[in-house]
Amino acid sequence: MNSNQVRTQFLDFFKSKQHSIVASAPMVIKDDPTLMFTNAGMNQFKEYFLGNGIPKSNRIADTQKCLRVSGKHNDLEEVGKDTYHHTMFEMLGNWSFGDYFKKEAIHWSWELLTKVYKIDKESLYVSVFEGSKDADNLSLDTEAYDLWKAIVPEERIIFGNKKDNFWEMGDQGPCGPCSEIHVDIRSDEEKSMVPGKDLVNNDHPHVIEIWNLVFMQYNRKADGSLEKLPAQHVDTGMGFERLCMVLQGVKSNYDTDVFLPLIQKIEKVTHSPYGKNEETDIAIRVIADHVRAVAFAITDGQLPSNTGAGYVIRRILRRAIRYGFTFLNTKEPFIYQLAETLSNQMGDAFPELLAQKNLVANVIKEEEASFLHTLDQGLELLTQVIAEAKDKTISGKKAFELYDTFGFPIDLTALILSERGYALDEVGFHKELQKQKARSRAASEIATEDWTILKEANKEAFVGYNQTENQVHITRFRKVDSKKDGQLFQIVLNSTPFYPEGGGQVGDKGILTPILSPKEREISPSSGGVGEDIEIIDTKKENNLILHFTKKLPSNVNATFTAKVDTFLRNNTAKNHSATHLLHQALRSVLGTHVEQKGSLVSPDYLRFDFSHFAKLSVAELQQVEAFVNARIEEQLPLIERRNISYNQALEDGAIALFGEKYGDSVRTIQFGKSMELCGGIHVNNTANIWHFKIISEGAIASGIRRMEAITGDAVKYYFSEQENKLNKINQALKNPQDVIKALHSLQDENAKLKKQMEGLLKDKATNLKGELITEIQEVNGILFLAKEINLDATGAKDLAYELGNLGKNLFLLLATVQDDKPMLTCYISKELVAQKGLNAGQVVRELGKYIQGSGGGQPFFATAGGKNSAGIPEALEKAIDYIKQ
RNA sequence: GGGGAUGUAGCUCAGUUGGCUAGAGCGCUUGGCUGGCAGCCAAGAGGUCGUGGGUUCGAGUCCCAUCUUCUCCA
Repeated sequence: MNSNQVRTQFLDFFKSKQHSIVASAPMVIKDDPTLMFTNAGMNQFKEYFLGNGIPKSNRIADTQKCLRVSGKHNDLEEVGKDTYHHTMFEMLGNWSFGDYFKKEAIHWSWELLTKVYKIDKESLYVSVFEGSKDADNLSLDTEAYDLWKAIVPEERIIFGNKKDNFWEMGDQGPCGPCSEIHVDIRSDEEKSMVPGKDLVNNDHPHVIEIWNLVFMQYNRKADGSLEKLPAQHVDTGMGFERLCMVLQGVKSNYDTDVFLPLIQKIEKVTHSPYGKNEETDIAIRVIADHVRAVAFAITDGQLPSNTGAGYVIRRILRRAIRYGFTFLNTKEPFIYQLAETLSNQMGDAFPELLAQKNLVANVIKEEEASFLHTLDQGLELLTQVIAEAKDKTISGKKAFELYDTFGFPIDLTALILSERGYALDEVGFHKELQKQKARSRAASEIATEDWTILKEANKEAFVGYNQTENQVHITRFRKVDSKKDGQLFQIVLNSTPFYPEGGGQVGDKGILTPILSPKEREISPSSGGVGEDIEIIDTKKENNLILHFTKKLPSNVNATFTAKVDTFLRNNTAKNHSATHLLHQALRSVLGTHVEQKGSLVSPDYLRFDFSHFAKLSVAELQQVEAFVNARIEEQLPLIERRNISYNQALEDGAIALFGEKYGDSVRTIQFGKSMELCGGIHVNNTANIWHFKIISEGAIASGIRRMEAITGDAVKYYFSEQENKLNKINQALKNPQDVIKALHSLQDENAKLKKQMEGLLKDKATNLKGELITEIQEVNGILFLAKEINLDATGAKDLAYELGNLGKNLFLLLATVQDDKPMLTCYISKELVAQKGLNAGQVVRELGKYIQGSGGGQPFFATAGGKNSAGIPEALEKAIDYIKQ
């Protein structure tokens, strides 16, 4: 059974049990500050378990793309070394939200594994939670045990402790016991030697957990206690790659058809056979695994970068490049060629791979090239370090510098050092790394306090599409302390007109004004019935809650408030957002439909739009794009907004959905003429409100990705008036010529001409002066001597001194100049004289400098000194001869 | 967000404790030589030393700010 069939059968099975099948959520998470990537199947349903949202169906099944790069068993550095750990993997899952519970979950899992997938019952083991004697004092999960006992012989039921069989989402929230299904795929011979039961949960590569059924029946409260949930949920997860391994009768995930095509392609491209040598095999597994993670991340809109989630992706890709470089001897980009293999293989299940095949390849290729360059530079630096080493050990500090500053991987450093007979101080290296980590942590520490819950509200209603002002009350708040922003409060309201940051659009700002009670009004009659305004400085979404950020709390948090959005900012933002849609349409119309939105920022000041395209836009194209958008503005297209239409209906109607965005089943579409997009943002009622659209910049941000910045509305007026101002000033400066450009050119020409003339004149002057000075040179004790004040600047004096210095080998020259009332002495002594007589120009200017109240220095044959008192020049010149008199 | 590095000729880079009039290789222009595989020789053009302040007699070099790019950590 091939992997595509395995996946389909899973989904079909649960469809037949009345589950609705949903698409995988994006692997890259955008609106949860606590999580960068989806790391478990339940992530996209978190809000349902927390009670912040209601699922469209209480039975759901899906396959979820997940990414894990850290954690107990999933350190990135371990992936590839064994045959069963991965960065990116698929998690098959079925879910019940307050619907069915243990009985169905257990029966169905058994039915699917043994009847549909036909796994030998004899090789399966199941575990149940044994209870705990700690503060929670939980008893054995008898319900699960009895259910299993009816279908599985007792000797294959295992009791698991809290660590293995009690699942918690975090410190707080829904949790409960779980039942795991393990499978033993060892040979009969091995089985006869050690019973499988003894190997369950013991990290044996062939006795493995394949399915975890979590029964959420408790809520962990902030004080650590457990309470029973009113509604009970089921959350299951089955590792897809492992399942394929079991069903395909192989002993390694990498031997399944999930990975084989990639491995074969790597073998072909790098001429390295798989299965012949352990080091090569590890490298091939690393590359096969990592390219999947990177490709899926890119299709979700996450490009490799040097911060945040993008940095994680970069690290994964670079690890793959490094393994290829070291163990497969690849010195040129090659991983990008796997993008095609991967999209052929998984494109049916994940259409985003097919659609963005070229982009994925381009981005990977670019990253490979740049990292290979980094490696090259690092190699050179390392060679230098080795050459300078005093003994056979390279300090951890030095190695860390290579790693930290130049990005040269530490394991490569260690490898090369050992090859050349040097040792690496690894302890020192890790010390430095720890220091760096501590520094970063200290700089970004955030202390989040518990929520203070004032009123239990079902769900916070967003009313901002219809109004910008609303009467509200606070349902909960908490304090957040960070080094960066200081102390802030997050406030949740029962209903809010404030748009939370999302879909590229920044969060609303505004104020919260308490409405005073009659009693409070009595105390403070001058208030006019309103209390002190609280400024809302930002609005963000977290787990479907809308958080309003303030610097302080209202004095009475239980009051009723008027929540008022800053409409000036909001209106400008709306213009930019609508213009973003028109720009998207324009780009697809002018450049082609390969243009995909790759990122977007919509703020009150400007809009930024990243999109996939392979080349720099020509001036003509930019003008076309601008003209297209402005034509739509002139057409005065009214906003056609549809709320709560089904996702599929929206797509059928022709709405553009974005890869890497998470959409519910019920979506909102925004249409202006022929531009229709799925969007939750704020828009103008008519394109005419945008007034005008102007592109400010266009450039590349990654291979195949370009960024455009533009402005609308009043910002365009300011822009043009500023340009006009500049032009006016230029005109004025040029005395209002008829043709500025012509005037400017002639000015430039003239300037060049004058410069040349000037150079000539200066040369003449210097020659004249030189000639003049030559005649004044005296011979004293066989030394050519001159001390004179001249009318030149510092560089002129220097030039002249060198010129004269070229005349002979026994010159002693002291020149005095005055610039801006500041006297300066320049002394030149031929090198031969310096050597013969032990003269030193530096000493000369320092000593003579005192006459002009100055100081100075230089080299023995040439030195300068500056001072304050130009009246002292004659005396200084007079004394100069003393140096050569003896 | 924090740390480190980086920016010098069209390109790749040197430039010492601040002090020869800022250099090299490649490329470019011109002239000459030559039976090639990076032809050779000679001459030449090309630089706001990222930007803005400061210290100093003197700053590519030191200090402060700022921007670019790279890199590590979060």
